[in-house]
Amino acid sequence: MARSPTTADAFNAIAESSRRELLDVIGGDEVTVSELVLRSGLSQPQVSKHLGVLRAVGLVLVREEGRHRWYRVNGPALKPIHDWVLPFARTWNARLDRLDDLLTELKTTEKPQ
Amino acid sequence: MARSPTTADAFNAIAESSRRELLDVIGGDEVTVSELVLRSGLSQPQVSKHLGVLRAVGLVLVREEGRHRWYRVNGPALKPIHDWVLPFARTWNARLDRLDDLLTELKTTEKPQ
DNA sequence: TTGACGTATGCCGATATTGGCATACATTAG
DNA sequence: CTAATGTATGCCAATATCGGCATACGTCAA
Repeated sequence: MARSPTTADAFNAIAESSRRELLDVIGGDEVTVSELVLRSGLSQPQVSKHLGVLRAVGLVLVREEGRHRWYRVNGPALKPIHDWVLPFARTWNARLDRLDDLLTELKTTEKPQ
Repeated sequence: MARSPTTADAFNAIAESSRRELLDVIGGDEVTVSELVLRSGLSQPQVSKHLGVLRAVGLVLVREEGRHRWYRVNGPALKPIHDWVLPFARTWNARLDRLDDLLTELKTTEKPQ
């Protein structure tokens, strides 16, 4: 047997720092591959391959426009990771213990738009 | 070049689901290896090897007692992961946008022990 | 049509992993 | 002392990765 494929899930996909970096660079924007090559310093094939992995696990979404590909981060795909870490986060950040209460409270307090 | 070693950092270490499971099983307790073997269903050598990886990245701490090894989770070692995901979490959970304000507010409100 | 541009793929070598089984090591029981 | 218990390691085979370089493909410009 071997290690799980990087395309197995979000956990494996983000194990590679280059891919986390790409997600960081994309951020909340919609970016083109060549733009990512410039901003990341990685080679073009490298960027395309990493994007392929991120695409495979749904961490990025693409919009095709002519010969360009506009990539953007698909946040919710990271939810499993956030959900998995949260319980442990409570152990080092006591204030997170109150998070649930706070969110509930906030939900009640805030005005719907 | 090859994939980063699993012992490179917490991100790589938790990419393997068996290791996440072990961390979940340990939870907030202090558990013995044989205890983990029973609760996880993994073979003893497998558990020991995975624990070795988790130890290498500081995700677990051990206390030696005779021929027993008591393992416990070292929460803070997961902080880099939590920190990395948080910004993205805000994109799918709008309420997290207010988290900082809330924490600050709570900090002011709560009484020191 | 021909060529330039933007992306994705293919092939390669080097490397590290995972589970299984056997086994070594240290500690405690008889 | 000898055996049993609790853990860690070693070796193996199968697999998948990552970067580099070349190259294929589709689209738009002259």
